[in-house]
Amino acid sequence: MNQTKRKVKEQFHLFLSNKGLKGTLQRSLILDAFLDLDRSTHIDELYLILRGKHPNIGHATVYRALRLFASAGIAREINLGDGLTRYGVAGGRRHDYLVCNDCGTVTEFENGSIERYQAEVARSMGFTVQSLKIELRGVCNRCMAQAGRHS
Amino acid sequence: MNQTKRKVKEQFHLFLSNKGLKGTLQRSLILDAFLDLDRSTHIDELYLILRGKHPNIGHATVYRALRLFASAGIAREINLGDGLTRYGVAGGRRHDYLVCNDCGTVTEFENGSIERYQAEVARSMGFTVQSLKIELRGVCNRCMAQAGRHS
DNA sequence: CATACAATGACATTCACTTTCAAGCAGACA
DNA sequence: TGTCTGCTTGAAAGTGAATGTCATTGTATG
Ligand SMILES: [Mn+2]
Ligand SMILES: [Mn+2]
Ligand SMILES: [Zn+2]
Ligand SMILES: [Zn+2]
Repeated sequence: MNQTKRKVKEQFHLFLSNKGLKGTLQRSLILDAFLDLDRSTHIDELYLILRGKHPNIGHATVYRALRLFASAGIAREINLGDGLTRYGVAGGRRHDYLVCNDCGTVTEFENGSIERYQAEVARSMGFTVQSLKIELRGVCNRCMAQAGRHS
Repeated sequence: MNQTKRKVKEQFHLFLSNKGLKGTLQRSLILDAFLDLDRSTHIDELYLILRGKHPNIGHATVYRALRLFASAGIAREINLGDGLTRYGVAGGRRHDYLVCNDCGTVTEFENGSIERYQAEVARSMGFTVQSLKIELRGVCNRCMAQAGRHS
């Protein structure tokens, strides 16, 4: 268990205490699986991973845990309009997404200057910006290479 | 019925002919309601408006019609991650959204330079961009003014 | 017209997600 | 350590947007 992970788990424990909530085996297992993945994921992926080792864990519990992580500031909800809710680790402020239309891979990146400019445009329209999301859809280089090979 | 609307209806009629599909009273009524609104909307809003004058119109028919309009290039699907599919008139290439967290209003705008820059960043990561969506959430000036009045 | 087949609308179904509820468990306090 | 409160769990049922089914109706074309 690396340093970052230890810190997050501590942060979660503190969050629970402050809110009068309880630490449970399930929450610990789900948080471990989430942090160990180290990339954005959806609930079903986590659920299947967890069921492999802990067949008694409940579907609803995974949903509830991820929502809880989000409210604790540990996870970030990602909604890309495909009907699934994804979650990413909340460290940093990544909210720019490259979504491959071929393989579905989601790559996150950050670009501060574009955000500042974009927010400026919004302000000029009398809009107070609270959050910003940029979503690019296309073909990732891996899929592009594969397509070339088949032609 | 203004010039733009007449043109769109003609375009739709042509689309139907080319595909071997049929013009129906319902499709005409739904297209009228959609174009008359002249702002992005979700199916239920259209459905309620239509039910006022035409109580026999079906729920599924409105869904089917809007999907058809989209495939005809008349409507644009908008998905802002709240679980509802919105539709806007497809004229122009607006895909930048200001969403008010207070009143839910969706304002669309376009900003070509930001898009070109953003696409360049993506390309530099080996990603071939096919479409781009920018979503800013915050408070619109109307809601901001109201908040000020109450304080 | 007649005929072929697309479209409609009531209804059922899907799918991601949430809620319910009885049983279980965590943690505070004595 | 034991007790007690009430948070948590998991199975099952429910929710809500959207889509599929299918008998019936409507449309366009010859
Ligand atoms: Mn960013
Ligand atoms: Mn849904
Ligand atoms: Zn790909
Ligand atoms: Zn507003």
